[in-house]
Order: sequence, then C-alpha cells, then structure tokens
Amino acid sequence: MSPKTRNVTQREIAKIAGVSQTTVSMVLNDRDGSNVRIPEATRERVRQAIEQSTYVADPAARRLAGLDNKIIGVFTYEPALSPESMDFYGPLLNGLERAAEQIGCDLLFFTSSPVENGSRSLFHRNTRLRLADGCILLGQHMDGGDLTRLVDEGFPFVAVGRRDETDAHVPYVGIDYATLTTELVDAATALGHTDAIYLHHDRESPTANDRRAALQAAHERGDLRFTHVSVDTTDLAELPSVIAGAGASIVFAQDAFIAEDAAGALASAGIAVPAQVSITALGDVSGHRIEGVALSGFHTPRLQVAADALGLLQRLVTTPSDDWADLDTQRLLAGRVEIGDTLTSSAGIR
Amino acid sequence: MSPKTRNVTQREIAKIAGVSQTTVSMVLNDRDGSNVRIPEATRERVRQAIEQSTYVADPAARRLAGLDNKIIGVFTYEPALSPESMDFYGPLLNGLERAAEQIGCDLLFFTSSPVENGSRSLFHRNTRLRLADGCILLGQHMDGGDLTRLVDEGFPFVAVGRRDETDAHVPYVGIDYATLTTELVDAATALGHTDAIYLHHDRESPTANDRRAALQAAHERGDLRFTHVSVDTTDLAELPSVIAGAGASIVFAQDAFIAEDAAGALASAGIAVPAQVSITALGDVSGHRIEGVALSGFHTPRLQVAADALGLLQRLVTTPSDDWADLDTQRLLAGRVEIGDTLTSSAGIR
DNA sequence: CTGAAAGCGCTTACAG
DNA sequence: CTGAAAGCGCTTACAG
Repeated sequence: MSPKTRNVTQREIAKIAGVSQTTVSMVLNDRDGSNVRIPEATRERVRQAIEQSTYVADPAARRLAGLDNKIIGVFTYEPALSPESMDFYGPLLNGLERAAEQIGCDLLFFTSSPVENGSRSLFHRNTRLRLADGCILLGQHMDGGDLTRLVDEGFPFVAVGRRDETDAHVPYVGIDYATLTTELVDAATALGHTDAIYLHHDRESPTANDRRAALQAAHERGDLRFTHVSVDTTDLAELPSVIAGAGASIVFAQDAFIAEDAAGALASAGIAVPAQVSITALGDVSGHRIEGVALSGFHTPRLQVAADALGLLQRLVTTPSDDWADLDTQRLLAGRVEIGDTLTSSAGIR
Repeated sequence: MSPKTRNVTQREIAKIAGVSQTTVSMVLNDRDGSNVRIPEATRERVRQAIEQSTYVADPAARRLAGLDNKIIGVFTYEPALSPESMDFYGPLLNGLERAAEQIGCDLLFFTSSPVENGSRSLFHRNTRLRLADGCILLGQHMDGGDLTRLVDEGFPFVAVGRRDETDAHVPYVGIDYATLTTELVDAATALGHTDAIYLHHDRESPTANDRRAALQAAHERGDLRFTHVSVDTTDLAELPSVIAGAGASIVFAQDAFIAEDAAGALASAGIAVPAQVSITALGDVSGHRIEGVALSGFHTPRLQVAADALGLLQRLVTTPSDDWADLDTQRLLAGRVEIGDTLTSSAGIR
C-alpha cells in the first residue's frame, strides 16, 4: 500500500475551470471528433487551470480506460545489466534507450521474474506485461512457447534475433548471419584454407542454425571441409591435437568468447596465430582483441537492430491486429565482415 | 490504441467457479480479515478455475484501486545505457537489477523525457511516474527542485548519492567521499608530499563539495597545500607548468577520467608518473589503468549502494508517510582507498 | 457545444 | 461465510 498523497484529478480541474470533467478530458486529448467542437475560449480556460495546478494524468486510469501508455516492456531471458552480459546486451539496450527517447516512451524492464536455470519466464502470476503497450524480447535463447503464446494472445511484441517458429508468425529483427558466414568462408577459402574446425556450443537456436547451415553448404560445395567440435563437451586443451588430426589451418568459433578461449588454448600449446592457425569468430568482434591484435569476425549493427525493433513494435501497437499481415514484420539487417589480424593464410600444424 | 484482445477477468473466473467476483478477489489476495473466512473448499474451486485459465490480474486496475504495483521507477539525469555512462551507471544498474529480482519488482526506466542541455526533466505533462510505487533517482547532477517537489508530494523516492537540500529532507544512499578523501590525503602526506594540484570540474554537487571540504581541511591543517585547477577552463597541456609553478609533486583528480587525461598530458610532456609526479583520483578507479598500472584512488561499493537504495525505497513504500521520520533515510557507505601504482613519493618537476 | 452516464478491472468497506 | 455496491481516474459513446 503506497502512502500516496491525493493527486490532482480532472474533476478538480473541471471545478476550477467551471466545466465538466468530460470537457477537461476532451481538451487534454485534443478530441475534435464528430459532434465535439469546443470553443477556443473554453479550451483556454481549461488549459489555464491545468497550468496552475500540478495536474498529471493518472497512467493507470488511462490504461484501464483502454488507451495506450507509451510504455514498452523489455524482457530479457538473462540478467541484462550485469557486466558479463554487457557485451551482448549493451549495444541493444543502448539502441533501445535512444529509440525510446525518440518516440517518447518509457521502458519497463521485467526484472521481477527470478532467473531459473539461467533463464527467466515471461508469464507468471503477477506479470506486469499487460501494463505495457507492447514488448521487446531479448535473449540468446528465447522460449519458443512464450513467443507462440504472445502471438495467440495478440499481444504486440518483437523478438530481437531471427526466429523460425513454424506454429506462429513471430515478428523479429535480426542480423543476417547466414550471409556473413558465407562471406567469411569465402574469404578463408580465397586465402587457401581447405580444412577447418568449427567450435560451437551445443545449444540450438535459429541464429546458431544459420551459421551451421552456411558452413554445411560450403562443406558440400567442397570449398572448406569442417570438423565440428562442441566446447561444451570438449576440453580446449585438446584443440591442438584436434586441429592436427583434421589437418586444419583455421578455427571458426561461434562467437568472440569462444574464439578468445581457443586463442588461449593455442597460445598455451605454443602455436602461433595466425602464422600456423587462423582464428575467426562468427559473431560480433567489436572490442575483442587477441594479444593486442584485432580478432577476425563480424561487425553487426546492433544499435540499428534495437532501433528497428522498437520502430516495428511501435507500428504493431498502432496498427489494428487485423492489418498486421500487411506489415513487414521479419527483418534481417546486413552486417560486415571484418577480416582482422587473426585470419590469413596459415601453415597449419605439422 | 493498442489492439488488445480481451483478457480473462475475475468476473469470468467467478462465473466458472460459481462464486462472486468479490470472492475471487479475496482468494487471490489471500484476504482473511475480520469478517472474511472463505472455506478451503471454495478457495480451492477458485484456484482450480484460475489454474485452468490464463488469468493474470490487470496491473492498471489494481493500481487504480489503490494497491501497489511492484514497479519501481528509475530516473537518470543522463542517458544510462550508453557506453560512455556505463562506467558510472553500470554497477548501479547491475545492483538495481539484482535487488529488484530479489524483492520481485520490475524497473520502469523513464527514458521518454528527452535530454535537454544534457539532463532530463522528471516532471512533464505525460510522466508515468505515478505508475510506479516509488522511484530511484540517479545522476551525477540532480535537480534539487525535482527532489523538493517529490518530498512535497509525499512520493516515495531515494536519491543515489549524498544530497544536502536544506528545504526538504531528501532520502539518499551514497558513498562517504569525505572520509575517503581524508584518508587519501593522509596517505599522500605520509609519503612526503607537501604540495598538490586539485584538478576538478566546475560544476558543483554535494559529493564534489565533500571532496573539496576534505582537501580544504587538510590545507588548513598545513598537511598538504592545494592549488585548484579547473579542467573546464584550463588546457591540460599547461598542467606541467602549473605543477612546476606550484612546486607540486602530486595531482589529485576529481575522478578517474580526469586522472587519465592528466596522465596523458604528463606523458606528452615527458614527465614520469609516479617517479616525478604522483596521480590519484578521488573517485572509483575500478578498471582504470594508466599505461598498464593500477590508478590510485577509491574502490566504492556501488552494487551495495544500489541494493541499499532499493531496500530503503521499499521500506518507504510500505511505511505510512507519517512514520517516515522514524526511518534511517540518509545513509553513507564506506569505501576503500586503493593506493595503486601511481601514488608514491615523487621527486617533483625541476 | 457540453454534460450525465457507463464502463475499463480491480479492491474494500458494508450488508446480509 | 458471501455478494451487491461504491469507488479508484480516466475515455467515450450518447443525449441533450
């Protein structure tokens, strides 16, 4: 129970201005509909009264009466504001904050649902989800069930990152990792690499599949043979022997952190990067360096992803759901390959 | 207008369970007051009905009916999620997120008010402030007027950082910079320093004053003579000559960033740190290094500050405002001086 | 042009 | 023990 002091209401404004409460509402919302035409004099009187008071509309009442809120929910499947998650979430949150300021809305972070097994649940008995006009979903590993339910309920939302639910049309804005991966593979091939290791996590996700599919295609074309190695089940200390066994000269890592770990393992074994073995990440490498040199990988427009996601959400919120089909609700943004200093033609391990 | 699909309400649950809507509300809120004693059988029937539906209470309606929301507002006077502000805001936001999860509340970031002259305004025509149970205020430079108005309105809030408004009792949680500064001055004195430069911004704030007062006291005790230099009006290229002119052997910088800039200026002039001149910051130096060595300064418990601020706010929200006077609403947390590698006995500039 | 009335979904005295 | 009713502060048909 919050110890609220009574706040100024429209009724009080109405009394001061000598009009009805309805009129105050009309003036505030600039309603000039079919049979409403409030003379400027009246409007002015109301505005004066408001000006002199500290009136602020109660957002709860507005919401309850069916209006929108200018509040966008932000749901992250992992803690978003911890130092560890900043590498991934930082640019996205930054982009959201800027875009939110642009369109004048507040951001409601659903921090209340406790993180269980490393991931939060969107729906729980006391979710404040519906207080928001719509919701942005962020996370390396989203729950497909949540997305489907949101679609079923007709609640406006946008996922950040490509999704491929088959049972529901999920709006998303993501990065085109398939194209980036193919470009990087081509670059490696052009440098003479023929055999590669792909270091990855076991967990599946649409964007993980995108990378894998692009590698698979290259493999089948005969451009670059891949040996897949899971970092979840393989000790990286074995990496050198795996590389030697596969006759590989390059390591593709699913993301920059795996690439860093791999580089560490190679350094420990006295293997020179990139003279003997090249390393490249299939993820954003901004700010990631390996022994002072720029890690090879992608640059991805994550600020833009966030801004586009919020823009799309805004359109969903303001469009009747019947017309959502006309909207371009699934968007992949192009990134840029950054060859960096850890990818070159390499001798391999003898 | 959001395209809401109708949601399940208490009335529908009531119909299913064959009870009145009031009873549903009672069960949900576990009301077992004076003349309410709902038999377990009825409770169970209602719970069943809820279980089988997708019922979630409408937060707007609850709020309008006078309950609390489990939503805490977060107001930052500068953009909080940009890379530049992470050094300051990062640990605070991290602490807030953790504490919010602990106590089960969501965080509403007031990102909508545009930043004007580098700072946001809390009160504006469409503020969603009142949707929150209370509000945490963050920022290097808060508006005293906002704080006073919040106190006047009886709205629960806590400022992060010491405040010294004289016209209102402002609840805050901050760092005890005065003590830290004194400790650092003593350490410098013990190392033989007698003359120092204080590099600072012009802008005033309680925490800036705390530092200044501690330096002033040392100056008057004759421990360490200070020459004050504003980085806003002085080109740091002149720093070496200023130091030489003052016969100083140490530079105190208001924060780590100024310290870094000062170090850069000295390096450009070929002056050795700390052999010739020591540098120390009067702010948190976590993660700040100067040419690979640890910058001297403070370690401040910013996660704890955030957690305490939220805890205090929670107590304000749940305490009738008449009893706020009994609460310990102004708290300074102790930090720790980190001598680091840039503070030692220095020769000075000849 | 303006106001009385219904309704949004909840909670909480207040009668039965 | 349970339900009908009032009220939270707003918006929006609907009558005047």
